[in-house]
This record gives sequence, structure tokens and C-alpha cells, in this order.
Amino acid sequence: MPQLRMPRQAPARSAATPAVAPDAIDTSFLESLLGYNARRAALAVIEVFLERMAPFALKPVDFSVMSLVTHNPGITSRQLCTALGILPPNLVGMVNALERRDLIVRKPHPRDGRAMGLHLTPAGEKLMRHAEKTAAALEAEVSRGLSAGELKTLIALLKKVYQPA
Amino acid sequence: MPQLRMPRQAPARSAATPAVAPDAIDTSFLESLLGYNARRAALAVIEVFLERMAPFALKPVDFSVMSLVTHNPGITSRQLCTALGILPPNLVGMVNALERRDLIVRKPHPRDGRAMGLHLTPAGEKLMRHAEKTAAALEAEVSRGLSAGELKTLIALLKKVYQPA
DNA sequence: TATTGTTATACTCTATAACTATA
DNA sequence: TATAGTTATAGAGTATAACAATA
Repeated sequence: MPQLRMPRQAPARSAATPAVAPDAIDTSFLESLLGYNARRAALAVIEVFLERMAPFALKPVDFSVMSLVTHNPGITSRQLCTALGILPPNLVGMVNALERRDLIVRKPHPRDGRAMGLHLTPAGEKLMRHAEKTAAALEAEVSRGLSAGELKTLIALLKKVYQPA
Repeated sequence: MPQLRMPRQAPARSAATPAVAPDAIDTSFLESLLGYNARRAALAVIEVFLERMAPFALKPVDFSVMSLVTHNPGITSRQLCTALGILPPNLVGMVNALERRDLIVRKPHPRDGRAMGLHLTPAGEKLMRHAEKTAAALEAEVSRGLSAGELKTLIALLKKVYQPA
């Protein structure tokens, strides 16, 4: 579709109000907010995560799913959704894609005919051995400005925020 | 969250090593990762933010834009994009919506005919006085599990992650 | 030639309703 | 009836290319 050019407004130039754009931006209020800082930090980590995990073609949520299947063989889709805060319809495509890549398999649940247990394939096990090592190594990289003690403190404090006792 | 059992892969019919879905999910590896914890914490804060900010009809990004305009009168779209990590095409709709709500106005930049400086309207100023108070108040609520010193430490450590010195 | 703001557009992520088959 | 998994789909959020006006 051709876009009509619509020069929206012809503003009068009022010299009375000096509409000056500041050249140094004051972000101090936003930076005082926990939510703002948590979001920026999460995005910074995820950015590095995407780079380092590109060889495995695993996005953060894919990795989370694969990691839970790794450490919880037979976990069901419903359990994955609860643990990760994913809605069931949105998990289906991820699991399908991981199964098509021969990284996981669905097996019938032994005691619930409605459910399917998820398990790693040998290829999935091999990939996750490397992927979890890479994820752990990336932690060190992204937290290189923090001491080991500070990193431990940071993670403990973050848990207190989303897992209030 | 303890893991109670951990059967490795087994044939579906083997009673000895059944492919049982674990009833307690082991999330210990994910919880050791900074990125996972930062994302979960950020989402927890944002959830409360959406509730408390609903009366102002400001989502987190809208609030960030409004707050920067509040403390930086005349700020340009380009500066907002740089400060908040938003892409210019995605800011246009937000600014249009805020302008339609009579919360901000575009004024011509005094020294750059291409740019538009953004300013609060009186209605925008009034709304932001309440909104920033509400934002500060919900900080206390969401960090009620932390002492004042812990909250300060947490924010300082988060800054170190996304603002490496 | 480079930059600001903009349009169009595509792709991803997330959310809701409804269906099936089992319980 | 309630739940696990699924389908279809709608709505946000985020991405790139390209254009007009201005520097």
C-alpha cells in the first residue's frame, strides 16, 4: 500500500517558551525504582544469553524447558507451565519444535492417560550438557563487575522479591 | 523446592524404572542462574505495577516515557529511544496516544527543525504527581520482604549488571 | 551524506475461547 | 464435573526497510 505523506502539524514557532531539549538526560527517578533496574538487568543478561546460546538455537524459554526436562524426566506440560509461568497453548509449539529437532520425546504418562511425560533424547542430553555449561559460563561473564559474594547476594535478594517468604 | 526422586530415562512399561512425572519439580539449576532470577523478579514487580498503575492507564513503558518527559522537559523522541532502549517506530504510537490523552504536547525544537521537544500538559503534570507517588509506594510493597538496606544493595547490584563500569 | 520522525510491515510473545479425551 | 493437551486466533511487543524534511 502506498503511504500518503501527511505532514501532521505546522507548528508556530513560539520563541516565548524555550522548548530546549536537554542534552544530558536525567534518569535518576527511574533508576531509583526496583522494577526499572530489574527489567534492565534482566534484558542485559538475556542479550548475552541469546548470543552465547545461538549455537544451540535455544532461546531463554526453550532453555528453561529443556533444563527442567533434563532435571525432571517425565515432567508433564502442565507442570512445565506452572513452574515457568507459561500458558499451555504457548507451550505446545515449543515442545513440538523441540521434538521435531529430536531433542525431546513425549511418552505416555504411566498413571494418567491424558498426560504426556517429556524426556530427553540422547541428542537432547548431549546438547544440554554443553548448553548448561555455556549458561553457567555466561553467568560469570555477565556478572564480571560483581564479586562472587555480591553475585550470591544479588541472587538471594532477587529470590526474596519473587518468592516472598 | 527439593527434588524427591529422579528416575532416569526408562522404557515406558518397566515397573522398576517408571517414566513417572515427578510431583515436586526440581528448579535448582535454573534458580542458580542470574538471568532466570532477574527475569522472574522483574516480572513479579511488573505484575504489581500493572495493578497499581491501572487507574492511570500507564503501562511500564508509558510510565517511563512520561517520567523522563517530567524530569527532562523538551526531551526529543530520539533521546527517549536511546535512554529507554525503544526503537523509534515503536515510540511513535505511544507518544501519539499520550498526546491524544492530553498528557503531553509536542513543541518544535528551537535549534533543530527536524526534532520535536516533548512537554507535559497541566493534566500530564497532575497525573504524574500521583503516578510517581504510586510508583514509589508500590516499591515498598513489592520489596516488603527486604530491609531498606537490602533494597538499596539490590538496586546497586542490578545497576552493576546492566551498567558495567 | 547523515539524522529525526514517521509509515508500513513482519515477526515474536502473550492471552482467551473452545474443543478432545481422559479422569 | 474437572483436568491435560491441543487448536485457532487475537492482541501486545519488537524488529527492519524505506521515505520526507532537515541538518
